[in-house]
Amino acid sequence: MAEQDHHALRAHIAAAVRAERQQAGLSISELARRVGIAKSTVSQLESGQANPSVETLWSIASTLGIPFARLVEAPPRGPRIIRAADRTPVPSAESDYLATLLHTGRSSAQRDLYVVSLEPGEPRSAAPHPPGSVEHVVIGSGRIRLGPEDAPFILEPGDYATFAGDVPHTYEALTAGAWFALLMEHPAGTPGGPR
Amino acid sequence: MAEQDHHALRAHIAAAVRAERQQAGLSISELARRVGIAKSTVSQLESGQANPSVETLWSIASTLGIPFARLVEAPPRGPRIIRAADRTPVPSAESDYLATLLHTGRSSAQRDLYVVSLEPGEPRSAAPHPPGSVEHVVIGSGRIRLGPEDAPFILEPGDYATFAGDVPHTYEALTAGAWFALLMEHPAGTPGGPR
DNA sequence: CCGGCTGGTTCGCCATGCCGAACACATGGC
DNA sequence: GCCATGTGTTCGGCATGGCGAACCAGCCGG
Repeated sequence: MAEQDHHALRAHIAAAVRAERQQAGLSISELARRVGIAKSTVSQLESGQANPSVETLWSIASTLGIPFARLVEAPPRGPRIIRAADRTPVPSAESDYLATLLHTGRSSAQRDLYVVSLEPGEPRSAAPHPPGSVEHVVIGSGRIRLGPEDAPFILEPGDYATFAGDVPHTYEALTAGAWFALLMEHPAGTPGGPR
Repeated sequence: MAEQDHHALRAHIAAAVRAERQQAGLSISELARRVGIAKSTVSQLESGQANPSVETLWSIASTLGIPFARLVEAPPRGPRIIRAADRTPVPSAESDYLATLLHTGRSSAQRDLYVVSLEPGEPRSAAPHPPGSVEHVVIGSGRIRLGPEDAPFILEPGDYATFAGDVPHTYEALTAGAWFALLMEHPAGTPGGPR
């Protein structure tokens, strides 16, 4: 493998560790303490001067609670295509069983699946996610107004919505005890989270 | 990190490199030649005695033309349950807003997101999906018994479960008006659907 | 002022990852 | 038979990853 590829890999690892560490709100010293390694190791790794062993990097990923690949693999370059699927109910052989296809797709994007609980109060404005981020939402309980800040929609249990996560968007519970399942897709290597 | 975790990681890497190398029809000597490393390095790595550097392993993955993660991380395949009461919320700046990460991943797999509604009756047995299929379920309403046919679990609203979809599995509503959100992952190019 | 804690960087030391060489074995051609 | 080429394993040597220590800076309390 070419030396410049190794150079790029080291730089990516350095940037990814730093980003994930800061996303988790940890200092170099605290991360090192939690992982059980020397803080000088973390420091040198984040400087891009290191070719760490797999075990060291695995330990860091585990402590940060993220997939190992997120620290290592470079973000995909070039245009990314997600096919929009028609919302066609899948016929089933029995009437007590009905499946509705909401979304289908295939990409190398990072995917995070959450349950988000919220109570009535001020609308929650979320900062835009990295470019290319998309959110898919299925309401579990309660009435919830959510979506792009300039045009949110009101959803009820069982409703599905998808919208771009890279523009300002909002979540607001209109009833108590509201929650929804959130599938968040964002480019690999970038931080996630509903925020 | 515990030593046994390192031990398991080394064993996994060793087995994965060997399997992928053989799948590609290469000898240790030929793989080493193509990667540009010593064949003794490959040999020792496949013996499970090595803690390779990231660059070495990255070079091997690149030469084999596979995602790096495949050499390092095994996809979780065993059934997993997170009940609504056991979720660990991600701290947010405001107390009316909690998000729980249930699953995260990245692959080139096809992904289908459904809402599945069902009523009490005979348990619905689903045929195994293509090898590598995984199902993620979040219960929206009702009590539902689902999962691998030999060991299904009973879930309630807000509960999350994941299990392999390439073995016989079942869905059964225990109360009326039950539904759940289903995220189904299966290898690209293969048919999907809850069936 | 001091001491204790935090933060991060740099340095020298030691164990180990990766190297090439040696070795044993197998196969095919002459 | 010999020779050339291939296979995989083991070994000793060297460069480097990870270590702890030293250093510097900042903050807080006595």
